[in-house]
Amino acid sequence: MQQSTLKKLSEVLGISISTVSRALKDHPDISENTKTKVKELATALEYEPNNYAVQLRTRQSNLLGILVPSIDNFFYDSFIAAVEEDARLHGYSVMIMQSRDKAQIETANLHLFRKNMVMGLFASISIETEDMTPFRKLEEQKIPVVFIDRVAEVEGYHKVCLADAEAARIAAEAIIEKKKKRVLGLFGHPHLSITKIRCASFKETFEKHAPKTKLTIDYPETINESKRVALEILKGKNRPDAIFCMGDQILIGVMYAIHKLKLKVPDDIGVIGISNGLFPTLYDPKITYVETSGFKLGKLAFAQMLSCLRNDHTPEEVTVESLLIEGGSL
Amino acid sequence: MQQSTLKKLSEVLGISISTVSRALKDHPDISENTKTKVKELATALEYEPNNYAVQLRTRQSNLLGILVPSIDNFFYDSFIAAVEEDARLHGYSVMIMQSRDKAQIETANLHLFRKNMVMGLFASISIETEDMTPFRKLEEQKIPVVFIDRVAEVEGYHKVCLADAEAARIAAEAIIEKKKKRVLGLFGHPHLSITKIRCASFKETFEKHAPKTKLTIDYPETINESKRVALEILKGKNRPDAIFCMGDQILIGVMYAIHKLKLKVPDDIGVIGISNGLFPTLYDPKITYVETSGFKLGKLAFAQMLSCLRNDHTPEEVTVESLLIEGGSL
DNA sequence: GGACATGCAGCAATCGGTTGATTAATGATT
DNA sequence: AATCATTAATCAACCGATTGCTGCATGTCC
Repeated sequence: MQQSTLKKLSEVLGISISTVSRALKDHPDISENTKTKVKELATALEYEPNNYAVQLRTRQSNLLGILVPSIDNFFYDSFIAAVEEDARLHGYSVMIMQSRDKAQIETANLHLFRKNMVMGLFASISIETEDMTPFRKLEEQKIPVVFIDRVAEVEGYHKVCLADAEAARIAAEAIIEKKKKRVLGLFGHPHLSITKIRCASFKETFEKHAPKTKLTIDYPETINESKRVALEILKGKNRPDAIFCMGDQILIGVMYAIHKLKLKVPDDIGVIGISNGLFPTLYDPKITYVETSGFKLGKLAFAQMLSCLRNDHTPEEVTVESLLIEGGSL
Repeated sequence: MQQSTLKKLSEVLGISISTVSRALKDHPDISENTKTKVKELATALEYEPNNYAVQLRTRQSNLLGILVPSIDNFFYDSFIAAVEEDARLHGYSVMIMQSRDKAQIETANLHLFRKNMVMGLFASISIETEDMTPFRKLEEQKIPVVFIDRVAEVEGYHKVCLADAEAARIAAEAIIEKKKKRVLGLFGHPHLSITKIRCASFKETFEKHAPKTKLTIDYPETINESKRVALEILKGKNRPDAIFCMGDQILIGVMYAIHKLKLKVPDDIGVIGISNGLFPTLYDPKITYVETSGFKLGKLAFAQMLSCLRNDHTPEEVTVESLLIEGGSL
């Protein structure tokens, strides 16, 4: 681990450490002559500034944190991919942590982020999160937090969300357009604001444009629950003629049930979901879905973060627009 | 960002910085009396040692690097989850980077790892990787590298692999037991050692136990290629009666083709794969697969890393055993 | 009472950079 | 020749924690 340091460079060239430091930074005080000499030696010796020393002195870590419930999830994956890409382009490194939907792990991770002095944090809160003080601690230290996707239901934070209401509305409208009469809407954890918003918008759209539709709502939280709920309801009488799935997990469970019961999509039953894009394309016919791009979300969130880092931006809520991708399942 | 520091503590208590530092570390030179006073104040003021200062002084970053081709992949996800869990328990932080299967990004990331002074690295090499010097640079700096899954075909490295040959053999044996006559084997990128090993073992098993089997081999690299290849071959005459899919991507493509052609699994065609576990369970009947657990791999790799970090362990190759999970598709 | 061991705490250098203040050298001005 | 501006490089303090060495009290023993 024989790193070359400013000291080593300065000794070789017989000049002072500070001159070397400034030469490498193109400081106007240093002559062109010296600059080129220093730079040449620096590349020759593969000089790399010691991150920890720089951070200690400047208090600039160039580190951004990402906190998500879990990374084994295509939505967050594409989000992370987008952020990481932009971060690298802007000279930031990224530290990723998972809360696993436990408030306790979330708090521990926030602590680690602080300890590592991230300059900003992207966070999607866990299902359990009720107390926002651990997040506030970051803000107290002037570390901007940009909430994404699953955001806190509190004012005064930077938030970048999917157009949740819009996405649910688009899905509802698509169902209405197909003149479906008995609709099953499956949503995620009822505690999350994202669920509440989508569910409310979904119901509202039906009330407004097709009040006679028979709407059944349920909240399965896992693939298995979704499977069970779907099987139960699809086996019952007055089977729905369309199912809306709020997320991939639910969709997977529903499709399993549909195959199990040997129902034909879309003739026996129409299916529509909200998804990042992979899973709906695995089925035949492909599932019609409202796209919620983690990638776009990441790009937008990063832009938001940059403006936070530059000036003390006022809290703002931004949304990623939704798009209906027709797949033939409705 | 008003962190409390040793200096602040020392000023409050009216003792020197070094005494505070030693008190917090239970150094024998310090009296119990002082120790308790210091510790109380430390917790009261939420003192946290500054990571960067500690690292600068001690050259211990307690950071581990993980380099994988991509994180949007259930196998690597579960691997990362396992490593992260163990790392946290042992007081390490984890820095994750993706090579996106580009040698250039891989090298850039390795550079970042060095810059951040990771104490050890887990790496799954990219498809493009031919030159191992960027990895060697880490080893030169005494940073242990544990290769996982997609390992270098070179001696002298720590490697933790799936039992690739074994997994392919188990799959082949399962196919043979079902007395299938015309088998299509689909493998991944032919450049990777993992592909070569699995393919060789697969063929070998047939030659040994069922030499009369008609074996067709292909190497689709993406979902779409897999879809195309499967459609083409399944539409041809002398349709295979069993398909082996080396990975999830291939399986997804194959299943799409099978549904498209309205073939019945397992009556018209048997399917078996190698997988981490999620995708095979999405279909009905569930796909029979040889389990290759990213989670177990992670646990094993971390253990290996720990022993590397402790003593200068001799290079060693470890494998995760494989397990056949019957799903009804063969 | 003097020599010595022991307990407890402080001094100061160090890790590798950064940066404001300062010095030295050169040339221009009067 | 003395003064001043300009350029180019050095000095030295600093970020926060660690650690070898030193120094001061006490207490003990002969």
